[in-house]
Amino acid sequence: MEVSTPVPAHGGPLPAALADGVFPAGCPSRTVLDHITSKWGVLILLALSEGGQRWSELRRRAEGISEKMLAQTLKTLERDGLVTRKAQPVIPPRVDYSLTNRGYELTTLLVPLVAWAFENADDIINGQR
Amino acid sequence: MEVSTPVPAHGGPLPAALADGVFPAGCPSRTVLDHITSKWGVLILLALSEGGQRWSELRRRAEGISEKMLAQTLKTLERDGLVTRKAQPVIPPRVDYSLTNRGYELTTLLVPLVAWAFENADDIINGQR
DNA sequence: CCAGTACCTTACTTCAAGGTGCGTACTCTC
DNA sequence: GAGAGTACGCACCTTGAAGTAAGGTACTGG
Repeated sequence: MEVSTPVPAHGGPLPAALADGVFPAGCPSRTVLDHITSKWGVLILLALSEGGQRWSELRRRAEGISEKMLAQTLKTLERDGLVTRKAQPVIPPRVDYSLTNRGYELTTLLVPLVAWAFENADDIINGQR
Repeated sequence: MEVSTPVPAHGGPLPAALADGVFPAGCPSRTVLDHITSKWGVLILLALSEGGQRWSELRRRAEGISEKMLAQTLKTLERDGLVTRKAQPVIPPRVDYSLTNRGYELTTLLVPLVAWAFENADDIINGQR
């Protein structure tokens, strides 16, 4: 059924450093990967991929997130240069979050992955084969 | 700089259920997403995207993983129908792991993401605008 | 006969991710 | 004048994911 040969399965665009095989333990890419594949990170990026939104809107989209986690996740993504925060000093506080160019680039790759997970989720969980 | 309008930023293939905005809290896709975006899950899938490999090989590629985590991760991915396990009853035990069709499909989407993370990692960590 | 390899399993422990709840400063509505 | 909405910050506490350590088997090589 499946190939068992150690031949690259596809002409994938693996960077050279990865094609070596090992994924270095202490390297920055591990950290970045942890940020963008974190439980809430994915959902926030996904939500923002549909356009800039404010705090309360994001809370609703990422169903189940706590205020603490929302704040923390947004801060991490902001530090990573993936989202922009725009606070207006108006009477009821209003803050808008949106993707940076880099963040947008990322969601281009992230969205198909989530879409795939969404479509295959039922089949996977109801464990057949 | 960035759009702040709530208009979909790209003609992305968001499934209808996601375009609604909210990502249901208890739905299976959350679970699947957690599996494939888990710390070690990504690395194992990535390693296997280059072809079937055995236990000890995987240990080396996913630098820093413990035997316990390797076993656990592989078991989860197997249950999810993403990897196949082939044990040969030979004298020194030999077990080969490879991707299923579904797993292969997934890595097609996963590899570009990891590659992106790898390329942008330095810029992101050295935090500039 | 002791060491080593390959592939795990189980038990104990740690640590950080995440949850809960409270406070704030102001305004708008009932 | 009581309550609710907005966008947080802070502190405590729980839980589960992951690390550590050890054991087990079925051999082979020195």
